[in-house]
Amino acid sequence: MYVHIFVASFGKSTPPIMKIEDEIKQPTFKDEYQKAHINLIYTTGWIQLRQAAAFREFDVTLPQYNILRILRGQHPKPATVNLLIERMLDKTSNASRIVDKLVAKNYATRTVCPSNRRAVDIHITEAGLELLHNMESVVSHQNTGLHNLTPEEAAQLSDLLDKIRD
Amino acid sequence: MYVHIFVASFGKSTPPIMKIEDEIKQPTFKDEYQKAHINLIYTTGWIQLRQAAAFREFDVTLPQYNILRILRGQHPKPATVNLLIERMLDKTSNASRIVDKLVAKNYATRTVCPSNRRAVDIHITEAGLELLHNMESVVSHQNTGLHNLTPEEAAQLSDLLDKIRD
DNA sequence: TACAAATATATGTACATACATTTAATGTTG
DNA sequence: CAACATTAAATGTATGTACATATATTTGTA
Repeated sequence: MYVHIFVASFGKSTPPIMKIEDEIKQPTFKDEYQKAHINLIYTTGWIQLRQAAAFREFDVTLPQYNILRILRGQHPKPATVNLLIERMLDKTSNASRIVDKLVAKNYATRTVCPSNRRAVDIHITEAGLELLHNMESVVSHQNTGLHNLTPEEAAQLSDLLDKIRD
Repeated sequence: MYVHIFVASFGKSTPPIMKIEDEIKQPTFKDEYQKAHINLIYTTGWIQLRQAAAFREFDVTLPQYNILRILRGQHPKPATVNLLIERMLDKTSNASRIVDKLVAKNYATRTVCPSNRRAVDIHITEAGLELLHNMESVVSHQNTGLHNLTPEEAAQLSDLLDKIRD
């Protein structure tokens, strides 16, 4: 339900490809750089809104989900806040407070690390593992639009993005 | 100063291109789709942090700057909140409260629209115009990484992104 | 004209981002 | 070993996002 509202607000897809200049009402751009820049930000927002909508029925946000996946990757070993930050896409976000939310929902536990009492050991719980399992089918079938590309095009996209950060 | 900390946290660029699998410590991906997906989110975050850092010295955030530019585009005609939402990249964000901040900083004024008292007329102030003018050189010289691409590659990137949203 | 629907904006809430600062524990070194 | 630096995490603050809901005004219509 939310999904449809959102997608509509981003401009509904119609048979011919919706170019960025049609999506936002800006007919021209200074150059291809400005156009690609705006398109990047717009398209990434578009993808993230769809993802967040898919997660809403599970009452988990995208950052919470991402941290749960890292915790599962470590399981049964513990993670620390530092390890989470290292592995997170957005390294400036606040892992500590996202873990708070997961602990409150009983998807993770937090205990003082015995060998280094400054650090905390964070474990995913059975409930957390079960949640990820239940989300699996929804998440894998969620169409983030990437599959509109061929594998070759996806690889090309990655190469272009790597160049940007060079 | 902030810039350097940030850029370093995202992985400092070194002569050979830093691929996404090196940036976040994940050696392999399920497929090219997952890789491109993560790369998109990571790279867009990378770009936006650089932009935000460049704006910080002017004490304006990215959304505030974007709205100021729309206001200048309308000047001397007024904008309404609705018009701002239409033109904004992130259409679900809260234009009303961003305008609050601009009014508080004296970069914009807000008056009840005489012909439709539900709406508000929002104008950029002289101080707002001057701010944009002062930011111009910094913003245009800020390297968002897009210029690491050729114009052809930038156009190719836009095409791939358009396909994703199709 | 009264009353419902639509419109334009504002406000409330939970969550997250982007920092700076604080607290506690551990390492280092003179 | 005491003093200082470093490290790990938590907390504080301002901002913004993503909604749901509220308020005021205008429009449409029975």
